[in-house]
Amino acid sequence: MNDRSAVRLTRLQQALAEGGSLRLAEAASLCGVSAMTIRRDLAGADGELVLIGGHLMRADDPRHVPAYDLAVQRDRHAEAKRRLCERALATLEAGDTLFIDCGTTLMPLALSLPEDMSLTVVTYALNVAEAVSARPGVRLWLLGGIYHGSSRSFASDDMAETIRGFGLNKAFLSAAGVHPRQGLSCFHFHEVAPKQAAIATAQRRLLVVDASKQGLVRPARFAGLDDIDEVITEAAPQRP
Amino acid sequence: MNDRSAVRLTRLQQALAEGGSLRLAEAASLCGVSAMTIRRDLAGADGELVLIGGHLMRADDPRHVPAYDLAVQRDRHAEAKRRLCERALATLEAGDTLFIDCGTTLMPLALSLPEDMSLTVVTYALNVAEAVSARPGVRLWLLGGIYHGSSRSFASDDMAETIRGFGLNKAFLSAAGVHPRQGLSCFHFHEVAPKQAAIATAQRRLLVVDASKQGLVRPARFAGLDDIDEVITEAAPQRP
DNA sequence: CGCGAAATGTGATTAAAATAACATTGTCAT
DNA sequence: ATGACAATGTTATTTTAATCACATTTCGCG
Repeated sequence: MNDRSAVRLTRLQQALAEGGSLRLAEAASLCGVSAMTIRRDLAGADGELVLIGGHLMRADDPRHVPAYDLAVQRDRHAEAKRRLCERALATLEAGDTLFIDCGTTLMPLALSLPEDMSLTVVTYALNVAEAVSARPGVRLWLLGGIYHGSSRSFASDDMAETIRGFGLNKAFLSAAGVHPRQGLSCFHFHEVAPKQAAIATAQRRLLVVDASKQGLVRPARFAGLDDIDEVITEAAPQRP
Repeated sequence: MNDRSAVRLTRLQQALAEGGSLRLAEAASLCGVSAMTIRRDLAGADGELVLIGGHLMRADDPRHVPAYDLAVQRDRHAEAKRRLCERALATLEAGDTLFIDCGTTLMPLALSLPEDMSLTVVTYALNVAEAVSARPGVRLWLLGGIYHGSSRSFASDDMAETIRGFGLNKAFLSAAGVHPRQGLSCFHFHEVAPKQAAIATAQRRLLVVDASKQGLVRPARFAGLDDIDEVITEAAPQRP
C-alpha cells in the first residue's frame, strides 16, 4: 500500500467514523479518484473498511461480524433469549422503574421496550444503555464508573448506594450460573455489588436465564435462589 | 403481508437484534424457506430490515443513514473536525487523564486515541464512551446519570463533584458558540455543570471548535474565553 | 528532458444479485 | 374430492457489482 492510498483510506475512515455508509462512487469522487482505485485501496488495507454491495462502511462495529457458521448456535441462543425476554416484557406495567442487568441475555428486552408506557430504566451496562437510548419514550439512568470490557459494564464504589436510592419496581437480573445449592453466580466480581443492591432494593426480582446456565457455578456468587421472586427460564434440559 | 411472513420477519429481526449481518441464503435456511420468500417478506415489510448486496441487516443502524447528498456538507464538517482532533491528539502524553466533552466535534479524537499510551478518559457522553470502549488499551470512566438524547450525554446532581475528584491533566471541551465578549456557550443547560467542573479541575483546558461556531451565542453560557488555556480551531472565516 | 516504475483510469469480462415470470404446493370452503 | 386462491419454489432475465487486462498518467531521478 502506498502513501496516497493510505491517506485516502484514513480520510474515508474518518468520513465514516460517526456511522453511515457511502456509495462506492461517492467515496471515489470524495477522494477525487476512480472507483477502481478505491477498490484497490480497500484490497490492500487491513480490513477496517468493508465494501458490501457497493456500499462502503466500517467493519469494526458489532454490526458486521457475520453470523456465518455460528448462525445456528447464535440463533439457538438468540431465539431462547428472545422468547424469555418476551415473557419478561409481559410483566411490565406503565410507570415502572426497571433495573436491567448486564450481559447479552436481557438485550432483547432492552431493544423492545414499549415507548408508550412511561418507563424508567436503570442500568450499569453500556450495551443496554445504547439499546435503551434509542427509545425516546423511555427514561434512562446509567450508573457510571470505570468500564469493564469483559461485561460491557461499569463499576464504581458508590454504585450500590446509588441503586438503593432508586424506587425500583422490578429488577431483571441475569446470571452465568444457576445452581440449586450454590445459588446464582456470574463471572466478574465487579457485577456483584450492583446485582446485590438491585436485589435488596427492588420490589420484585426476576431472574432471566436460558437453560444452558442451569447447574453451573461461576466464580462470583451474588445471591441465593430464594432471593429471587420469579425465574423466567426454559424447561431444564431433559436427562433421558 | 401474511402471518408466516410476519413470523419470519420478527425472527430475523431478533436474530439481528444484537448486531451482525446475515447472508440472504443463511436467513433463508434459518427460516426454512427459499431466498425468494425472504425477499418477498422484506418487500412487504416496514423497512426495519434491509437487504444490501445479499447481506441482511437492521436499517435503524447509524451505519445506514447514507451520506447521500449530505455527503459534501457532512464531510466538510467531518474533515474540519478530523483535522482539529489530529492537533488535539498531538497534545496527548503517556499517563494522561483526559476529560472529553460531549457533542460530535470530539468524536474523531475518541475514535483515534492511541492504545499504547496508558490513557484514562473521563466523559459524560454516550457516544464518546462507545467510541472509547472499543479501545481496549484506554481506561474509561463514564459519568452516569439521567440520559439526554439531545446531546447523547448524561446528567446528575453529583457529577460536578465527581469530576472534581479526578486528577484531570487535560480537558478537551466543545462549544456550540464562541463569542469574544459573551464567551463560550452550548445548547443544553445540563452540560454546564460538567463543563465548568472540568474547567475548574483540569491542569490544561483545550477548547476544540470549528470555524462555524465563531461569533455565535447559545442559550447556556458555561465559561469565558479566558478560562481556556488553548483554543484548537481553524482560522476564522475571512470576510472579503 | 526523458526514462522507468508506480499509480491510476478505462473498457471488457465475469460473477453475483435483483427482478420478473411462471410452475408448484398447500389450504380452505363448498 | 375439487376448484379458487394464497404462498412458495424454480427458472430465466435484467441489472448491478466485482474482477481483469491493458492503456494512460503521474512522479521521482539521473
